[in-house]
Amino acid sequence: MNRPERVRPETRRRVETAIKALNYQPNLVARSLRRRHTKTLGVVVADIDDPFFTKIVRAVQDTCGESAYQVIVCNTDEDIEKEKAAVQTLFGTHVDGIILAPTFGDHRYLVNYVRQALPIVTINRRIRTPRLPCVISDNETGCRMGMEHLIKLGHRRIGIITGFSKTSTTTDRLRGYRRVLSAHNIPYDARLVRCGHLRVEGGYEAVKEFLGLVPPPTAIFALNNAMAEGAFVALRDLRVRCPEDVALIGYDDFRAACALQPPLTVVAQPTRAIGLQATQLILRIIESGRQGKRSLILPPHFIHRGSCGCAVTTGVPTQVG
Amino acid sequence: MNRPERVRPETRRRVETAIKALNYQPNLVARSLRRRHTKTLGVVVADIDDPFFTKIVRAVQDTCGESAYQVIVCNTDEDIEKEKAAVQTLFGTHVDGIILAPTFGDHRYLVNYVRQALPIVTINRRIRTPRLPCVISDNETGCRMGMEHLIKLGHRRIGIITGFSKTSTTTDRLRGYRRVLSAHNIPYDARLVRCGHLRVEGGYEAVKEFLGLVPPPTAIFALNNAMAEGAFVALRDLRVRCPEDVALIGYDDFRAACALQPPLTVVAQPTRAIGLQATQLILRIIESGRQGKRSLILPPHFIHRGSCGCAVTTGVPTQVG
DNA sequence: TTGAAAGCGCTAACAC
DNA sequence: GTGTTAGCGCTTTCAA
Repeated sequence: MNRPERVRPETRRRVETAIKALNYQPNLVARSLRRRHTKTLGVVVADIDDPFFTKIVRAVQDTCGESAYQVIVCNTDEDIEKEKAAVQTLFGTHVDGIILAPTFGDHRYLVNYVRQALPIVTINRRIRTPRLPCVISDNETGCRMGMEHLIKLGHRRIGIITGFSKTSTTTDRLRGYRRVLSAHNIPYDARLVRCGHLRVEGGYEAVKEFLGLVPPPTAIFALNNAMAEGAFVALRDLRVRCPEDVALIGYDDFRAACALQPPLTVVAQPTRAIGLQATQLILRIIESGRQGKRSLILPPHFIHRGSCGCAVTTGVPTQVG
Repeated sequence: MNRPERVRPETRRRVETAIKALNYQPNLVARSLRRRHTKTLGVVVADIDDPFFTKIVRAVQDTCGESAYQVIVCNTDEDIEKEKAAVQTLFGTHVDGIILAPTFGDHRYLVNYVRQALPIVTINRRIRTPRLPCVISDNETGCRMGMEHLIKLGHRRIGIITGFSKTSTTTDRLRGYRRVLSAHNIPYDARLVRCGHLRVEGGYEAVKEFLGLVPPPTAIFALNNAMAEGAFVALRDLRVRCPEDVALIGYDDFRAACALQPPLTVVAQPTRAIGLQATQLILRIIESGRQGKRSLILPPHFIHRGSCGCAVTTGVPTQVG
């Protein structure tokens, strides 16, 4: 039945009618037990309610669909213990592989799994130990794009609102920030760097602090969508005009970015491509049986809108996935 | 091992150390085969990239976590064929039950599954055949809340942008719309009802059409978050002041609603409660072995913000789940 | 080309 | 209280 070519056409036809007649559906659980794979993938992200991750998950699902894989999604809420639990449960139920967006924290617990040759691909952030294939976007370049743009518009005091300081995303972007600064002979001022914990409230508070400085920054770069939103609202509440008094750029695009006034300029990560490539990569690892080595670094896009102060786009919102 | 109370303490301890020593992990696939259940749930929604569904899925996942169930999410993109395929695959891989947000279309194919006593609970929309337990919010009341509010503010020409016309959500809300109208002796004008297909672009186009009418409506009610966003942008592009010239209310809350200017007034569905209740309901059905009968209708919340024209809230964004 | 048999890892039932 | 066994439904191997 699983190799129809090796069977006499007539027998084959008989079997097929029998299948129809009995409304036979193979028991996939039994098949999994026997074949020792489940055709399902685990995806572990911080929060499926974050549009950044949601778009990646959607891309993973779409790509899996083509290969008849299922996907199970788990949330970590940036808690390494929840991450451990999720990975454990997932491999416990024998997913064939995991796409993991690592929380900040110590990932050495993963060596157990890689030793057992269980396929894991990371996305969004790199981790040091163990060394795993990963699919991310070029965060240093992304940050440089935003910074260069602001500097070109004349800004020299630029506040930056970061995520958790020990993650590769933050360090890569911060490196971009500092390099652009020094390339333009602008001194680094630690007071212009604030951690917003990737949350709306964090962005809001950071802006309040920035505007208490003398002199305050004339531009702000918020390193994820939630913090950009918080920053945006803070400017409004503080009655600081954007972009006239303070320009604002966000990292990661989101649907409502175009509906804000001014529309939010952002550096967008290629979420669809990340999901797609990560899936293809892990599927290749699973199906070849060999641990992958190669990682992928995808380019970010700069999306000009109004909040940086150089152009105002209107019309039906568009979004880069 | 699965019934530790029936075993001598000493033996038990020996077993436990052996488990540790061998790093034994039970094979859940074999267990599923034997116990004839998989401890996983399927969730079928239109699009996991829609914040409305994402919040529900998140609530389902959280509730499942407490009961050690896993969840597999599938997207239908409002395509009944994709829905059929998803349900088929899901039950094919032996999920123990499915939480289904039905697309619009004919759901009679589901009778096969209910006949096999496979547990299904619907959310968001009711379907006629087969009759299934369902968890929704009170859409007629929700729509009435928005309408009454607008009418109290003096509006008498109110445009409404609907989703797909044959769904229970749309018909329930439209019933609310008409009833409020007639309660206030306002004639029904079919030109003030437009389908926006639940999409940003649909909301945008509907507003453009509304504003071509003479006289145009003085208020608009967009029946989901995406269309509300499109409507909002259209007003801006058309240089119609909101709320002074045209008031706007949306259905379903979303994070950026507070960041818009004016902040968007919405009728919010209790997405967390929907996910939670649907999960508890299906878990009860699965674990009792009896088909559930009861459905749940949860109350919506009205969230006053600026776009209706009566109050402007600012501060750190808040959101009702 | 077809049919028969063994076994994946677990658990439920039953004998000890 | 403990040990043994059969069998969940499939696939793979080997014999006919």
